[in-house]
Amino acid sequence: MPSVLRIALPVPLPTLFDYLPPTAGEAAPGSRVLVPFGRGKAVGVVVETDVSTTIGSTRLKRALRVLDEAPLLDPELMQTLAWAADYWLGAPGEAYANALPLLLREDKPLPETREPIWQLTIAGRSALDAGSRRGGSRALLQALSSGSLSAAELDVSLADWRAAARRLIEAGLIECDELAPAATSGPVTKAPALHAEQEAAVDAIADSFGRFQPFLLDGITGSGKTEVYLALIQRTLAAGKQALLLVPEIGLAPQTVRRLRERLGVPIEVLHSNLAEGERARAWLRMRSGDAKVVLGTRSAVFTPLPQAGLIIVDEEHDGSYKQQEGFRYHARDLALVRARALNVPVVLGSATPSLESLANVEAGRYQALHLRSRPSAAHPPQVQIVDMRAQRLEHGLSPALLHAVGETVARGEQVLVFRNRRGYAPVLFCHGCGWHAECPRCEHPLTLHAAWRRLVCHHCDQQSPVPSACPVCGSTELKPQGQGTERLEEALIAYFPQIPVLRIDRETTRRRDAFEHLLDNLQNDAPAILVGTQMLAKGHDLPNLTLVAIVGVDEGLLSVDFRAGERLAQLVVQVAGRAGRARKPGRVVLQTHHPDHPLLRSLLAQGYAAAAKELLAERRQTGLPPYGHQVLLRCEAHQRAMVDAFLSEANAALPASDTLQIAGPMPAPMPLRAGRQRGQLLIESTSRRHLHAAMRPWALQLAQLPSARKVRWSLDVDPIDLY
DNA sequence: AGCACGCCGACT
DNA sequence: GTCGGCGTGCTC
Repeated sequence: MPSVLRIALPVPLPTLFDYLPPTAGEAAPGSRVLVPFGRGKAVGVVVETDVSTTIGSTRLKRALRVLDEAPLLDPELMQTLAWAADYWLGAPGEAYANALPLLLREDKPLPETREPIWQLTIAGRSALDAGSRRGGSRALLQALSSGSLSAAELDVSLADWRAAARRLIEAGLIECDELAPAATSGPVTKAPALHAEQEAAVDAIADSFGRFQPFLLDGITGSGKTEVYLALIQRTLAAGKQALLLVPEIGLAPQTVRRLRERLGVPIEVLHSNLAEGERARAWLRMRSGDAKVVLGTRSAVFTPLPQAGLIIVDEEHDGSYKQQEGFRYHARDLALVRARALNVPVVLGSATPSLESLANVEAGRYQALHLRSRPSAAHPPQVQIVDMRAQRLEHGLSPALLHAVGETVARGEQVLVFRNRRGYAPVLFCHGCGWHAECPRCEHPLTLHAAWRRLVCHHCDQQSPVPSACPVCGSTELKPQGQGTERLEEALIAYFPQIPVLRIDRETTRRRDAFEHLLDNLQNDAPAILVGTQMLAKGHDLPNLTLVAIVGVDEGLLSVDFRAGERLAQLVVQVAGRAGRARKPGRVVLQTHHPDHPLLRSLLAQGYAAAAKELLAERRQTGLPPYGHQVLLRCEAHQRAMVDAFLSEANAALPASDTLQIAGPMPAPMPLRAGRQRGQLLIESTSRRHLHAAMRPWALQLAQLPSARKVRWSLDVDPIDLY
């Protein structure tokens, strides 16, 4: 029996593939190889060598070439990826594909890791002095006037510099050079003194350097979690080790990167989805080589190699964006824990509103909790006032009490944030004549009216249609927008406060990259202003003169069927409320609701997040829901309902009989129709993770074999975070 | 997922 | 007569 390689290939199949080793070069586990696959070629990762294969010698092909002299993925990553594919029931090949930047999944030599830098030529300097260029080119010349800058630095300061760089290189006004990464470090700003709680947290975590220990850093907004991270990263660097800092998608603002660079004085590698592929690959490789010591990134950065690992931090660990919602459905926070264990390093989960999962882990003694309860920067925690909306009929959804508070605040020269979790003008367009409302034909959900675009938009499938001038059923022209979105609130606030600038911040107004930054930059000067916006406003960005937060319409979260809705609502309210009074001025929160007596709101507002979370956890324990029970969700969609039903019932029949598994369904998904597709699901629950996984592994393989599986789109979601 | 093969409609 | 629709099947 010749030695055979087992290789992961980037296809969504539940198998690895066996190949004969290439004629030259050593293919060790973790190395990339080019192999013939189907009619073409593919780049795969060697998972195992010298395996005994069941593939017949006529089908067994020979790998063409080893791409790496030394394995690109180290044993720790290989082990973690194998574990992850198994745990989340993913295709092994997809786990490996997720771990490698796109550029490293191609049959190309590794990119140069030295960072390109741009600088002015002599001609460029005279052009700058002469002021001969305009717009982006001029801005770039100016940015380079005091010295050369790297791509990463330019990304921070200039939005659209690449186009300008191309023009200027062509004109011979700037040139591109390459520099070793260590040379890109800038000036270091001094750290502020830590207060006692921060100090205690840093000491506790630093005491665990060199061994696995999870920490939950539970710190209210404004309590200075970031300073704790910075101090810990500094200590990690001092020990010659590497640090990984994960942030939610929305949290990776240029502001964050700048702050880290300035404070740590070492290059910070940044990994997020908007980054050019070359940059991603370079950052990844620099961490792998140990040239770079700190990486800051979103979900997929959890796969960065850490040969000198010292510390892993997951900021805002409760954030849903850590869970990948398609393809390989891993959870970056959970994977961070697994890696920390394998690497023997402490892992810090930070949040002002910890997930119930993490709180349960503290309760079980698996995580050590550290609390930051004081707000060094603020005199008092914000005062919360509930406005009872029952019996109030308001055209624009803003109560007199709320408007009064807004008026008072801006009159004092301070800023206001009005939070509404709905984009657009109104979530429903309703006919006064007959009760008809505009509905998306592909989703059977109400269409949102966007007044500025004069369109009806489906927020589930993005389909747009013109606004009808008359009701298609009764012909009435009395079509009324019902409910309030951010656009309508903006309009109302402009009408009420014409002399105050009103800034709307949601997906529409922040379409352009960096638009968010630009909008908020205008507010840094502390002039009175009113911000209206969605989720996006819930985190980041210190606005020291923001003293009032008005929360309008979070009632949907109180009524939802999703068992996690309460947790999410509590987190959202606390995160948004935390925007108020971050500097010396006291903050105030006004919450409008039709359910002022709802127990969740009551405990949240009277006793805070910790108490509310405790009650939610007690409920979960009683009902056997996560984190006390474990779930796997089989989702399915197809154009015809019959196909969905057929697949799900076959899948259901294929489940092993077991009294440790509870099955719910097959049933329609909470949204039974979306973008024209019929959707259904089957939920498998168990109090025993072990039993659940033991049953799911063979089942997942069986599902792929079902004839009905080929007529639908299906996926398995382990630990789903929502049931949509 | 890609990619090709394969058998039925509107075009040069 | 062919270009092309996407159903079906395979990838070591």
